[in-house]
Amino acid sequence: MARQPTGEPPSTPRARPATSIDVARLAGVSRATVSHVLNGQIERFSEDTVERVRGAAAELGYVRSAAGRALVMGRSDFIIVVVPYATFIRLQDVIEVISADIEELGFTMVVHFDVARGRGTASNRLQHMVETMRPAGVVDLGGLSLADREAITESGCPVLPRRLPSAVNRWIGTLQVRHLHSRGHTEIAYAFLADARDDPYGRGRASAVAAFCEAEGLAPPSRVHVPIEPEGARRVLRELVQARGWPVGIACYNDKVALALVFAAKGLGLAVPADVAVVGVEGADIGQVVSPRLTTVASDVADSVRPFRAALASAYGGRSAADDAAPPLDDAFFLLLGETT
Amino acid sequence: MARQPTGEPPSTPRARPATSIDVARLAGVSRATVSHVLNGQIERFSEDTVERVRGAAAELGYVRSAAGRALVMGRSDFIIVVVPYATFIRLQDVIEVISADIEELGFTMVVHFDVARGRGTASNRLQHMVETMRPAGVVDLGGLSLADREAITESGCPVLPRRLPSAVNRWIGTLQVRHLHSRGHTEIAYAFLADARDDPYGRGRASAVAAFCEAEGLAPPSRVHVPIEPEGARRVLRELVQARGWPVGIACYNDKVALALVFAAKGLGLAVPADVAVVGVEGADIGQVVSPRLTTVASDVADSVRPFRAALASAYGGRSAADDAAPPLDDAFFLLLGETT
DNA sequence: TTGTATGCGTTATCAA
DNA sequence: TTGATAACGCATACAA
Repeated sequence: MARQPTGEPPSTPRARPATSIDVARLAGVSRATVSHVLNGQIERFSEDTVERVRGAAAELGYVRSAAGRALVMGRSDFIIVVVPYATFIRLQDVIEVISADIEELGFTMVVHFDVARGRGTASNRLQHMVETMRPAGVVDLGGLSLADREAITESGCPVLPRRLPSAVNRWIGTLQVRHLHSRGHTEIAYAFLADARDDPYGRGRASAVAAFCEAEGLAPPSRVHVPIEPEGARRVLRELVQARGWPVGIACYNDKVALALVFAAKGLGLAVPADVAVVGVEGADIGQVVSPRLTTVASDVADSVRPFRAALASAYGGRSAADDAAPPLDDAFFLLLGETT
Repeated sequence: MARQPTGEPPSTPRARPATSIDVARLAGVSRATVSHVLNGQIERFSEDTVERVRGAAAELGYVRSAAGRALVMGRSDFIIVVVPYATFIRLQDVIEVISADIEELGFTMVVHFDVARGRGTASNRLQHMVETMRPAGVVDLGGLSLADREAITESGCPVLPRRLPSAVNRWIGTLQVRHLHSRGHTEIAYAFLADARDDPYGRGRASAVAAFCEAEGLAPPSRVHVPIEPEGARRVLRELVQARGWPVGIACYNDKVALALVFAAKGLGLAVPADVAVVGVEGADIGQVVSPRLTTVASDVADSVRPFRAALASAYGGRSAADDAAPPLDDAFFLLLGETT
């Protein structure tokens, strides 16, 4: 359990940061005036007053305290972005874009990693965070369960986007299996990453693959868990081929899994793509630089982030909610043809 | 510039979260007693009182408001972990470990991505965050410049670890070039990732490589920037070989760069490792699953995180500062022998 | 052992 | 157009 913060923090040189009362004194006005001016309600004040206040604030390096502000507002200006416990190669790009939007709206982005730490509910850490810091919102990158989302909403904090983002993963899985099917494959498998303990993305994609198979009258896809090391990957592939024969088409959780299987196939003397066809996800540059070049579901970062941007804008920026309703999944993710199917 | 938060947030169902005064009322004590008990100063209260207070708090689902607390304490219970603008494959693992430590100490971890957004100082976003949320500390994963650190410290927030973590990158670069040299290479190059705009890690490693070359009387290393796509990588390698002849030994920023060069060499008809030897960094599983297996500087996450854990413990947990003083770099990073040198 | 009073920095309401 | 003043929720020195 969390203890109270204890021990002495390292020495803290500077004395006391400037407060609004300091600014008020220097500008020769009241604290209320300072607050008003700095919050942009300048129409009601004389040109001169506004200038003096701004000058004083700048001179003192005054910054509004998040604490004081949050206390009186009932909620803070933070927006928590929740990163799921899943492999997330383009994370830094995605964060960069969302961060820019959040700051554009005047909020401060804070990132929370939803590490599934073994036992217990995955995200009571997040729940606690929401309750203590009372953020203006939570942005769900896709790892939150319905229960998680409800708990957070229940404690008075909106979760964005409104819809469960799991549709994205269903779409990705569908793209993969549809492509394999179009290449004539009838024996289908889904390959999870072995070490991911409770991967929310993988589950969604695998079930989409299963749904497609059922709809097309194919046998249910095998589910295998691929470790990213040579022998392990070979073992998994060998077992799969024994069970399903070949050719077999494998939709992989990501490009890493796909590459592991490609090289495992070589090790087993199986031909790619003739005997074993694999399709990854990510369009990671790494998959395109090796040979054979990987067939994969690629995504445009800007496009795939659009639903989040739209949700933010419609929730806080006053834009219409229409953007949120119809995110163009088809543009965001597309099949990148390589040499492994 | 950042605007004021504006627009209506989505509906917020629940009314008002419980405050300490609610708890006090339910327990039949004063607010002060609640505060004392919940802060662990229970020695001075009767068994019965403590029980009642805790029971009431639990019943109401009371959580101390970060805002109120921060306001009166002068600083919040947040600790900001700063992720540098650099490729960071094991990020999620590293975060997980540090997060556990931070929470163990009773603080709340918040992650900040130091995106170098083009123009201007890289991290005035961070500076602003420090000033508004007044965190208990900032954990620097290695991307902060001396000036950044000073600015933060100046505004009253300790930065950990105390020492610049750049020693880690120097050590990594040294491991790489020392290995190449031990293989007989005298023509050395350092390969940056092309797209990284201002990579703090890469700079440190490259300068370590240069220093080694100078110390050993070798020609200064060439510096090349490798894009992760086939033609680009081939072009860079071709130019390098024209300039330095072969065999040439290349210390790469990471495994991705190394792989790009390995396959580029194949495309140019150069032999690996005879003509072109590459050594990566990360020990990324992906490098070990392809063929040829990559030679690389691998790291043990637990070991490489140790300096940060120690710094946290010594700053806030009261443990001795000795741990911080001598982080065992030699254990944390080691050369993983593959087939590319 | 417990309660009272005060202040932290900000915003909002209302009076001037 | 501007300025008092009252919350907001919490922690703590001090009084009881």
